Amino acid sequence: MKANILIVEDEEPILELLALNISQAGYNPLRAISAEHAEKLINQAIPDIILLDWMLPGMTGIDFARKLRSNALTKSIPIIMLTARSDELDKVKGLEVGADDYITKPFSPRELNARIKAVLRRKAPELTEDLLKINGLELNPVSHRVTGNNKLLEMGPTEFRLLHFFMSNPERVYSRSQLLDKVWGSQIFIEDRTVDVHIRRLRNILTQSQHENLIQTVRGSGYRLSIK
Amino acid sequence: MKANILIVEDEEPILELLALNISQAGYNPLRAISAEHAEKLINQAIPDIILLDWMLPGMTGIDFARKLRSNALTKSIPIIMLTARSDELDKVKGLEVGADDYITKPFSPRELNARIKAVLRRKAPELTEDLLKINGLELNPVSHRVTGNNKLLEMGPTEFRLLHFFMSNPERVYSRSQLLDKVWGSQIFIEDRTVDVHIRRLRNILTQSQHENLIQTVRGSGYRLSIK
DNA sequence: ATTAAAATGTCATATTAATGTCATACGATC
DNA sequence: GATCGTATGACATTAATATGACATTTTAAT
Repeated sequence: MKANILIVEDEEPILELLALNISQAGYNPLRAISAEHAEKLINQAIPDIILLDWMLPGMTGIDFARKLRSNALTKSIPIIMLTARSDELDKVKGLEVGADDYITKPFSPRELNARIKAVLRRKAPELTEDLLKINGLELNPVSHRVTGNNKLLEMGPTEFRLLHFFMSNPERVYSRSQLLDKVWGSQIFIEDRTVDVHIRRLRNILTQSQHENLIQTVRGSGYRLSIK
Repeated sequence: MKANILIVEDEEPILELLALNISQAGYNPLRAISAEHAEKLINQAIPDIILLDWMLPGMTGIDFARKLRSNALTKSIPIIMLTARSDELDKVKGLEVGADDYITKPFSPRELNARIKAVLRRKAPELTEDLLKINGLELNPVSHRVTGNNKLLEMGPTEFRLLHFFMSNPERVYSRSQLLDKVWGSQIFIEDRTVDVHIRRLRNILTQSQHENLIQTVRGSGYRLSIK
């Protein structure tokens, strides 16, 4: 189930270069040389991500992005904006079209890949089935298993999701509300303090493999997974 | 549970030849003489593999492959492309439609068979006829027999298919819906909870050879076959 | 066709695990 | 040492899974 990535770019060589990178990264590239062309493709099937050049003939990339954002069907497609030089970046950002990310030409395949992956993960956190490893702690989303220094660690569903989230976003502090949003879901009504309890449960389990210090308290802010 | 292989080929003699090979190899061939015809068949039931001639009247094979890939329902059906001459192969590959394999005419039945088997093994191991062994538990798809530590285990058809699927995909969690799709079939309407009952029946049978812990419950997610 | 046996899906109930909350203890910061 | 934020243990409640029974369907045998 490869992700479809629509590239909208009028300069053919760049278009092909992008397509090549994308297919090598394991995604499925769709090519469009204009906004009109892109619209046709979108009507056939909603892509998972749109890579959009901000300068396009006729309708500019900015306008096109706005148009996508105003349509209910397309408004939630993540957009990554391509800008020619880094000094354009601020300008484009200032226009507030609501792109999910920006990338400046020339870009490295690695960077492009990383950004696509990040956007996909943000959109659907469980879409990535990659094995997560940090400091001897391993979480396997496929088998739904966690091991610490090769010792099997058993935990409840909430602790699993919580750890999954932290391991996907290490070295970053999250407030209790953010964690509730990301791990429990945004429409749910639960006390902030409940997060503390699940953190403790998680830490208790991680104690079995001396990983309890991975989950750190940031007084006044929230929690963080960190190896430091 | 034979694999359904959809052949899309406008030249009737070749179509029949392919169908013959395929049914002799123990699969179930479905015939389509055009992309339109193929679509109808696909709408009735998702085939396990599509053998697709890259040159078709009207919509070409390439376009058809793209279309299949852009639709969520069909995007994960493995496609094996048929090309007339080997010099066309690179051309077709360059078009990046995401075929899973390629085969050039004329092809030997042996080669065709091997490629089908390889693709199946990758995408749907439970449709191959390989003998499966895990931890003293053996399932033989050919003789339709299961033994646990050399003791013959008798079970109903559903339990057999369920075990077959799990043994083909070990160390992987499947939700009840996924299991219904994979083991019962996707067009069937059955309660999720029914899966629980069959899991229990299977576990009961596996108790005879102390294999009942192979099938594990993953709370909130589903079930898993695992030796850990 | 008729009957018996086997298999299947569903439901009601039992069992078990997980969850959220609270009261209280603890610890840092000023 | 007062205050604020966090940690912890206990507990009631909720949710998920396991189980046994049963009606119905399918299959095989006669």
